[in-house]
Amino acid sequence: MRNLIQEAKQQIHDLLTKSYEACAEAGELPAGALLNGSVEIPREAANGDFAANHAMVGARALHMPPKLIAGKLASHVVLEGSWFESVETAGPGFLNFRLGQGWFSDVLKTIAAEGADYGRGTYGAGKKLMVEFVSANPTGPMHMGNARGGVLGDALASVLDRAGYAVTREFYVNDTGNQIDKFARSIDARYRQLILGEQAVPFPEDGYHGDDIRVLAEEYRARYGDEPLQQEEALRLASMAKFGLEHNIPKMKADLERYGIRYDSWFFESSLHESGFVKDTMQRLTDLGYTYEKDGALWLKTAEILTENLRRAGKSEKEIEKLELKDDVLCRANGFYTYFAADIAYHRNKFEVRGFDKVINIWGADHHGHVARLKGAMDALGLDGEHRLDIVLMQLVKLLENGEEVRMSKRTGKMISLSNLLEEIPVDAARYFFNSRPESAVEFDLELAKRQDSENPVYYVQYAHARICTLLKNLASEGHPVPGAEEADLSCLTEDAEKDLIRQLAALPEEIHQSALNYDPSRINKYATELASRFHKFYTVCRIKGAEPGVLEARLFLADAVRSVLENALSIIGVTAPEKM
RNA sequence: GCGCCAAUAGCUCAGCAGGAUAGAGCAACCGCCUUCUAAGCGGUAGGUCGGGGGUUCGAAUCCCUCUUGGCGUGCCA
Repeated sequence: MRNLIQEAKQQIHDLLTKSYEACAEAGELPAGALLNGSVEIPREAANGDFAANHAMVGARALHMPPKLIAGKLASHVVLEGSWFESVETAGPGFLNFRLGQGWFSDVLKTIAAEGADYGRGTYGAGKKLMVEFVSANPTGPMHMGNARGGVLGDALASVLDRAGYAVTREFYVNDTGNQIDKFARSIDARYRQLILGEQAVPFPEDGYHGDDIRVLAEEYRARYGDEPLQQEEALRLASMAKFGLEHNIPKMKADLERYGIRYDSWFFESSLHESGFVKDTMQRLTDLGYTYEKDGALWLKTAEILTENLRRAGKSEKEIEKLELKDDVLCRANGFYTYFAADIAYHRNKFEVRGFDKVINIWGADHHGHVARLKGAMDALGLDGEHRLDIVLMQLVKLLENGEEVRMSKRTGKMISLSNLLEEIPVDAARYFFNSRPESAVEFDLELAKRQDSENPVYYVQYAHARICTLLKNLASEGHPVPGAEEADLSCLTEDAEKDLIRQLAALPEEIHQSALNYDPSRINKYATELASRFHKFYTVCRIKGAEPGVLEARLFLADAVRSVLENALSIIGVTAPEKM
């Protein structure tokens, strides 16, 4: 799909290269030097549509002042046959290009022709890519961090999909291990309390205190009665874990779907243990010489692996020393594998068994200590974790209540869950709000969010879409349907408000590309807001109804393009595009 | 101690693979609906881009250093 901004920039490069050759031929500039530089969109409209800094960059190599070079380049540029109508030198040596009307028409025609595919790119080259996100413990309700991770992961997956990757969304279910044991013991304690009385049964010190555990205990009792009390504890705990997971996992799926998030796959940690893949992976590491036994446990030589990587990256021995790298336990003295061991097997599975070229995980910032060693373990397995595994760390959500921070904890049960959140505020508002730069922490004030109804910027964007839909509908009913690309004379769109709007329409492919490149889908929020803003300005300044026929048709065509692109951008971030508000 | 992330308007944040005079929303003030949705538009006011060095034609952006805050540094996950 076309990217008219990139194409225009490329055209400038080509024009300047040709101009330089002409200058050299005329003896005005030294021949043979390579002309480098970048083309940017200036902040100030007065500086043209594009600014090239080739003259400044080339000043040193050519041993001439930038302004002089710029002047010579400008005088030899041949604009005929290009999109540009003028070029001039400015400031310290910029070459400012101004677009002719043809480019603006081409943008609109491209959007009309490509429809929902507008903005798609080939950057990902069809490579298989997985985004794993949320992967919340199935031991209780999802919290605000999961709410943010869900939005970022889903939006990132969409962006990467449009950037040309073959994307899979995955939820990793930690359905085994310590916290599941704790989960079962918590349900069990509540269950026995129901039968024997609160006082008779102590609640585990590190158990889950949330009310959801009490509810599970009640439901368990309703299903199985008091019989299980007589069973062997291990048997009862296993049955409770199973019961709890069978309730919680579908609940998580339902909550996420309500949130507009649908996964391609739900991968169970237990399957890795059951198939022997964890054991096999540990054996592989051992065969490769990366493990050793100490104090009855199996250890990974993390320090050695990472030291090797750091040396290759050019770090000094002193710097490496300071990091105090430590080894990690893979299999405990009691015979159980650690979470880390399972995680290594899990990621090996992603690459080796399922053949993903690239894997991206969205993790809370509190897991960042885990990043280097998991990548290192992949390196040890020969899977190139350094380049194929990327971890996006998102800073945590700080929950505010009346301006005061509320500490959330699953252990004490004090938290606001994703389902609570969605009861309080609309999905669109939540999705828009949480789609912010992953590396900055967000403050979430529930009281404020509830009040946000008409203040939230998401409505500003949606309103623009609704406005257009109503407009198009009304005009169609008055005998002015949106014209076809060939019928409309798009050269009528010469107002500043119209051109600014078209420039923003042209930017979507580049925004998608940048979002994918930086793993930052929040750019799409800003893009959509800016597009809405430029539309609202256009709407205020340029009337459609009652305009002279040619202008009316062209503006209808423009409005329809904005509608299409707004819908497109909103769909990336999982926000609906209402036809009326 | 060491490591990762952050610090920009009164508040929430954009801008960060260096570019020309640092932007938006909220809050404040002043305007704009007899014609397409005022959930909108225009304007006024608001800044030592945390401090200090450096790199160069040019730094909020890159490097170093200091300060402050968050997170991490488990045979937890």
